[in-house]
Amino acid sequence: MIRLLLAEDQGMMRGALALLLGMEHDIEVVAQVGRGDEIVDAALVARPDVALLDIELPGRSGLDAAADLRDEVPDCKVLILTTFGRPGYLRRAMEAGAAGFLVKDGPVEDLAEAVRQVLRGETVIDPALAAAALSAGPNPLTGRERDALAASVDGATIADIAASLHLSESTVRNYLSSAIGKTGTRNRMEAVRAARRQGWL
Amino acid sequence: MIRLLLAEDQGMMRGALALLLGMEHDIEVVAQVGRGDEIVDAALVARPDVALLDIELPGRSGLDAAADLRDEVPDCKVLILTTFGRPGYLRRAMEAGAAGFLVKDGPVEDLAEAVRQVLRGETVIDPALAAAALSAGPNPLTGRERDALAASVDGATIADIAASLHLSESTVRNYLSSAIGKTGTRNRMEAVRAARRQGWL
DNA sequence: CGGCACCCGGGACATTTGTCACGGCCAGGT
DNA sequence: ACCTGGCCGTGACAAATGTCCCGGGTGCCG
Repeated sequence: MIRLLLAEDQGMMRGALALLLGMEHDIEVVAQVGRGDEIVDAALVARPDVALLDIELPGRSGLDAAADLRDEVPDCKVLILTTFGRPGYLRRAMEAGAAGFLVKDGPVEDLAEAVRQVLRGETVIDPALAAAALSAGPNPLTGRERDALAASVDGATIADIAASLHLSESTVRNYLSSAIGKTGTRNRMEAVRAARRQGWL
Repeated sequence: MIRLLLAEDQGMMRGALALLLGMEHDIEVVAQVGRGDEIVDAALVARPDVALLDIELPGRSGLDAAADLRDEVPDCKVLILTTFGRPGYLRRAMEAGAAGFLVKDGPVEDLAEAVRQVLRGETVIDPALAAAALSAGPNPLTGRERDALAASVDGATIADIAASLHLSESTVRNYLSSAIGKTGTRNRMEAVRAARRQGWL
């Protein structure tokens, strides 16, 4: 019996997946969580063989949680399941020690099979996505550029960002300008979108 | 036997829902589509009793499709299923003649029951959401304000928006300024976010 | 040690954005 | 006939944003 942990914030999706996977004769869903910061605790209790993690979760990113699991529950294989096949996500997932990366398009039938594959030690990745991730290259943004960009997603002004990062306004402007240049865009909003699309957030 | 049409763009979600609903003894999924502009055609062929529609679909919004169905397949009840419980969405769904409005949080078990309820002629709406929709009041934005705001979502400049709407730059500025005022925000980006959160897009 | 990249900041400048006051046009309702 | 509200535009102005150039500090690597 494969013991499975399921982390997904959308209640209906989580319930549906749990039911479907539970119907497989060799899979047992031993834990379900709706928040990223509950993953490690649940895994320590339930001792799953495989963790199926969404990326965009409240509390803690599924990618961060994957890294945590590698350290604290190393026997547990991690399978990332996400809406967006962003190259940067795939890259980060691999760096966090994930054994597989699936997007929520594509048929449900693949899911159970993917679980079995990672448990056999295989790595499962959509080939087209892998190619995109390689051709895209690594994240060119420095840490602070990323911070500044991330702090500006919800329409914050330079002053807001400077305050939240404890920086001077001049510094923030420089970081943003640099990020805009590196993304090849014309303003903050475009830069944010471009960075998000690449999974650089 | 309840004949059901399912419109949902995320392949995995669509497949999971189809399987789950198909397992109900009194429900039969007679059509599945992944695009909004395929809904009416599919309904004309499959003649479903209930259409379960996501809102954010490629091609055509599920809300628009709901209005189309009311005209072209009036016997078909419409049940909206969406990720975001925005007040404006609920309002528009009701105006489009929807018989129910569900959010993708909350348990899967409710789903089949909601289908049966709308078929009995009942209206199913989350009570908390209904309250929010009423307290929020109607959309205060005029048509052109909405257009200008919608055209600025992906970081377009004033010049871009003016070109895409065939307007003068001054006019666009005035609309945006007005929209910013009505949303009580400080700039375009915040206004877009606020309008989206309300379902005013 | 000398580069190099990242971090942090200042100053000056052009451009963009947001605001305000003001026109005119047209449709609707009183 | 008048008023109201949406639509479209202009001009002027202050504020925010983006760019460029400059400085200094740190730590890492060859």
